[in-house]
Amino acid sequence: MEKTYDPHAIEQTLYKHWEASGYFHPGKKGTPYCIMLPPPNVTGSLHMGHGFQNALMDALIRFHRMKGDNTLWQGGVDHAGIATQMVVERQLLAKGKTRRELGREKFLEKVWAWKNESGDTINRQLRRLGSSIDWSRSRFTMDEGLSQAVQKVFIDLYDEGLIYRGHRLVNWDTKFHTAISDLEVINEEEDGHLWYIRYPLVNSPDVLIIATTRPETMLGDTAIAVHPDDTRYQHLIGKKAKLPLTDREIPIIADEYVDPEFGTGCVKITPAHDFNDYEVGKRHQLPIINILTFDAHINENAPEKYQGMDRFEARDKIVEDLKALELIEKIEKHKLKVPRGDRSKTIIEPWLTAQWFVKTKPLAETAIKAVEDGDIRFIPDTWTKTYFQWMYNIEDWCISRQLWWGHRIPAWYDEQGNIYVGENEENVRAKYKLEATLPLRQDEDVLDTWFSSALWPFSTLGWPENTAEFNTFYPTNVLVTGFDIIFFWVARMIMFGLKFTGKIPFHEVYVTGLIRDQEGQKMSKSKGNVLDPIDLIDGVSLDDLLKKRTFGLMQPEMEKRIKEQTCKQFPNGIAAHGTDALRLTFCSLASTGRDIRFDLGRLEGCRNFCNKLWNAARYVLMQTDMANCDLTQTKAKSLADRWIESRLQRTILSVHQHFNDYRFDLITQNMYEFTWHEFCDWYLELSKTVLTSPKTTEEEKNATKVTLLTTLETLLRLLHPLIPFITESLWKEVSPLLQIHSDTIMLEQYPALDESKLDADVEADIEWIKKVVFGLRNLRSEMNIPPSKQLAIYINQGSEQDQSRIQMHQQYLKDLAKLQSIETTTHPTDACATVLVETLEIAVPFADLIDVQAEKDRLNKEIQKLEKELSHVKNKLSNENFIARAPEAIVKKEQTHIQELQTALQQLHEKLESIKTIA
RNA sequence: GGGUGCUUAGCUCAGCGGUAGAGCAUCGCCCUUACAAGGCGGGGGUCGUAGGUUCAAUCCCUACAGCACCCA
Repeated sequence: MEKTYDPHAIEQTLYKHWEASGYFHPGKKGTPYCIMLPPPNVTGSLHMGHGFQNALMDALIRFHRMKGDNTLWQGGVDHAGIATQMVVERQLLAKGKTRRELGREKFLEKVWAWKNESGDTINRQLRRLGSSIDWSRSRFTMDEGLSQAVQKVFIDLYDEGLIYRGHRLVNWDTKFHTAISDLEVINEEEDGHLWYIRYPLVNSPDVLIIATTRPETMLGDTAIAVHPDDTRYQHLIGKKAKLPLTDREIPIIADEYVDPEFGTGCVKITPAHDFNDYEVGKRHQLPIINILTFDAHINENAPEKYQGMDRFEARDKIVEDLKALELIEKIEKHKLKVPRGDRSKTIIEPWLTAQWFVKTKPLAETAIKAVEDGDIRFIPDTWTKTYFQWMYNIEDWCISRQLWWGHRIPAWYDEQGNIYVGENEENVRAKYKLEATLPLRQDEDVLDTWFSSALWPFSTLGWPENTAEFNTFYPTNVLVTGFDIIFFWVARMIMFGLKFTGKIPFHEVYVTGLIRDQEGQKMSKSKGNVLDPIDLIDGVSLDDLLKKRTFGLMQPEMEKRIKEQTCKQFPNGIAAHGTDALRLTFCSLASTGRDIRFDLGRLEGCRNFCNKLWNAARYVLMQTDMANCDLTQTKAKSLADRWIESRLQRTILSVHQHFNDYRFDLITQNMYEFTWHEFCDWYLELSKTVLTSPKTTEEEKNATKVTLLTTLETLLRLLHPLIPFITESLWKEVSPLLQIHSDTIMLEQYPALDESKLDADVEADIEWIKKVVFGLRNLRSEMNIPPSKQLAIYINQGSEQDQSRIQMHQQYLKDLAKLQSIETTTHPTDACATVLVETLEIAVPFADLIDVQAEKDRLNKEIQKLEKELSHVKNKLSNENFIARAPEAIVKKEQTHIQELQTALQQLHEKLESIKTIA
């Protein structure tokens, strides 16, 4: 074994071997356990969120696989409509071509070619993380089978009246020329202006002043609205105003929607270009005048001089014209929420088009009930509220997209625009009894990507076919996902799952936080604060990191700042930490919070942990490798042996508990604490006493060697779900010594609680030893006694148990506290420095190594501390109410405590007196 | 405007009715043959503010402040 842990040397080969050996396939036996991988975008590359969630999912999967469950981790990739089309269009553009020049079929060929070539990046990266996904079952949302599922769902919902085509205001992406759903619109506050415009009244010299953030839309105004109770405008309701720049007259109406406090309290109403105005328009039967083309230019419904102008060019021109007419009252700076497409980043226009919608209310009802009834549980529970809040106010879902890449909508139209929905043209003709000669054309649009994702938990298992996998693994056990897609995905899977399979898609939804950078900022390409999990694993030079972060920036002006930040944060680049350390870090960060700041210090700590484990294993192997241990002879176990076994059992118990409540941070903490601070810090040290002392028998030595091996072997299995590589690697060395001949740790049994190994008395003994050792080490340090100096100590006072423990455990004390001798005496011959362990006095003679003044100071400090505590406890006990009302056990505890404190103080005072006489 | 969280050591975070813990950082001592990616020891917190409930509040309740996110 290498002296230093080198993740790079072990990880890749182990993974290849696991995969090639088929260890990721479900077993034939056991309780089914299944997790669906949230399918990453086919265009995607691994980011920290993937890394994080994969670490957790793989831990769960490996845990259950080792528990003997029939475990399936279903993987696959999402076709990601807009994102993928964008990528391929950009490539075409680089060659000076557009998709329209190419035509639909040719374009789709290009996309498939790209997918086949580059679409596997993310899967390769997931392998680097050690994810034990069953790759043989990997699915793509555009696969034949999944596409059929999508088609069936669409057709069934349409036939049932739950999908309809409607002419409605939708969010229109003016860059990609497609509708998008509400959820794909990001509203962020931006700087803008508020323009105050005068609208002259008809048959009156007066004007009304309205305030707007989008003056260009005035060309589509069909009313002015005021609040019905607004006294300022009562007399104007029902009158008309002249719409400037046009020859139209528009009514002044009253509607509760108007906020009298905002602007002037008068609002222009543009039903075709604003969602609220659209509703107002419907209430008042206002005409709807669309003034924009599909690419956000002014259309023929506007005055001729503005036609053909881009929306923002038109805005400038209109303001200029209004100024010339003296119709601008004022212009104020104003912060407003600007809707942008989450892919295109362009400003979204509400736009009137014909689209396909899912009627969600009826679907939502059962989906709400499933969570209300507890059939589906959110973890942490707070997310239940978020889910309900959205589900209660759910809007119909716009599912058509004006894209080419995706599942084409299975609907046909005749020349009159009648709609026929079916699997294909032939099927449609038969279904609707249409004549063979009737010309039909298929809908050009495709479905929202999330439509197919909503079917993921069952379509990947072969639904609508009645497959063995579907029957075995559906409903799946837990969905691991971020809170950002509860609406996009989780809710929709629940709705469609219940609708089409009659069952929930999963029993639990474990909602993770979102990984952010150390400042708490979301990681994003444009901010230049992205970390690549692979770089954390392999390391990256500052140069390469800078290149990565500044390559292909949308806003090149950010480059300087990004470079500065990066240089400051990572002056030497990032060292290699290995996959296990990264996974352990992710687990340690997975508490219940919603934001997770990624901390490089934590990563280093976790790598050090791996190194610690590595070296502990080296020690165990050095002690046991050459020697022939007799595995059957374990009767002569030492106190330390029994202690570490007991502690291990407690750790196992707690790890199981925390797997059940998805507290990966606590799992990590427990494992860390046990491995480092119990196994390494104490047990390995204690074992040295047994193994090196001439007083211990061969039987005792043998028992300790066996305990070293079995404890380490169990620990490796316990740790394996979180840090698979290092544990496998070490296990391959350790297990043969225990006569375990198996190819992999991943199919071994997960440690389960063995209560017979719990021993509270043994634990108490070691606790006592630790206290004595701590006391002496502390004294040594404060008195500046060199660590190498052997001490002769005296023991005085103390209980009978103390005395017997000293007799029993002297060798441990001598080795761990570096003692030359321990003598029991009621009267130490020399003046001493003293530590108290309960009432036991441990005295170190001054000789020439202790400064009397230092000892006085030390004792005084201790006395002060105890006195402060004493006064506190006294205070408490002098309160009659406390005695009367607090639980008896608490009162008793305090009473005992006060006695202990008083005894200790008395002893300390005596010591202080006795050394005063010396100096 | 409606909603949901968060505020604990220098930093990142656990905890939770009986006067606080971890990792990292920091300080001191140590190259003790598993490990310097280490060992040993130490310092550091009136648990956002103000009230209330309680024998007892960091923890429960109310208000306020600050921060973050979601929906309109």
